[in-house]
Amino acid sequence: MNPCKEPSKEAVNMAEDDEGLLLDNQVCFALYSAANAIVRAYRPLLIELDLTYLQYLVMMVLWQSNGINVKTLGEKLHLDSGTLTPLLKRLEGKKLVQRRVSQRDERVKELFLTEQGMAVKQKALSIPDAMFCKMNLPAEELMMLKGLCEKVTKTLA
Amino acid sequence: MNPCKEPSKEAVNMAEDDEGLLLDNQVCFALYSAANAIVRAYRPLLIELDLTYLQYLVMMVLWQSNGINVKTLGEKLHLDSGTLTPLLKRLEGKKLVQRRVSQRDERVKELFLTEQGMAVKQKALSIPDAMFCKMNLPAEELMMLKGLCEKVTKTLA
DNA sequence: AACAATTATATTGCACACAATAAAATTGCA
DNA sequence: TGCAATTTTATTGTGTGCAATATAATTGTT
Repeated sequence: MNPCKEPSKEAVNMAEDDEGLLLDNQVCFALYSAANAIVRAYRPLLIELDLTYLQYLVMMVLWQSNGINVKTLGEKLHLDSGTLTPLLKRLEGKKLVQRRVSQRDERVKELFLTEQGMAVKQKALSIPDAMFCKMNLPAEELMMLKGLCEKVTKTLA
Repeated sequence: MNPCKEPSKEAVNMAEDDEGLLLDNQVCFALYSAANAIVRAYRPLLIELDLTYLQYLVMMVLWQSNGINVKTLGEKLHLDSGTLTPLLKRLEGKKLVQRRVSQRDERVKELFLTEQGMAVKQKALSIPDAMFCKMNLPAEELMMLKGLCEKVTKTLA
């Protein structure tokens, strides 16, 4: 990471006396709070699929790349096995996913969609639109938001 | 909420066939992932204060508005008592906060900083700068990110 | 005044997020 | 070849986030 320059007085997280400790000046809190709001907003949309938001994300990854292993899944989602293993167990319990020991390395678990898991994709096709409606932001702003969030994630990785 | 118009083909969350189900097209995932990254990034900074990120947020609110009740705290943080009550109990256990029954309404708990809770603020003064350094984004982008996140939270509320 | 409706907080149960640790498997090195 | 080092996933423990529910207190209505 680049050496960190003296923050300018106009920076939103600056510490001028204790202004940096005001909740309303916290970009991090805004982001954190928005993320919670998003997970909440997905909930009613995902009831029909019987998936939580994170399960939905996992399914999306598998629809795109069936057969990947837990490590790769974790890398794509920036999550570790403490989170993924129980979740995958639950998806397996729902008969949407199968975890198989890899033939070339017995430590590795490969994740495969079941027929049922593949079929759920049809029901999921309407979710992105529905969520787009809920957010009610212009596409340009959404793309900007996406880009900035990706920067944050990459920088803090 | 406004009636939702037909999403344009350029929308990032559009469902053109199954493009809407690609992880990389998900602004919501970008936001969710960035929020996780932020909480992770705060962790080492908050060790010295012996606070988690959410506890730090609560303390910030109380440093700003000592004596508020649980409902108001929840409104400011967009969190409910399921989350706050155990957390406040832990802060009380750490002798940073006291929960007192309100005189005018016995259902209401008012939250007061202890001397120790007030003193922690000094140690916290360096956190915003440190986090700003970590994020390594120009202030303009941070402010834009903050504004967009606030829009999301407000819209989805 | 009596009681229904609402409110504030707490509790219960479940899913997630992650640090620390464990166990087994694989890789790297002498 | 043997063993140390590393890797992959799972487990353990703790804290968070929220829906559903509970309990007590307060407000609203008749």
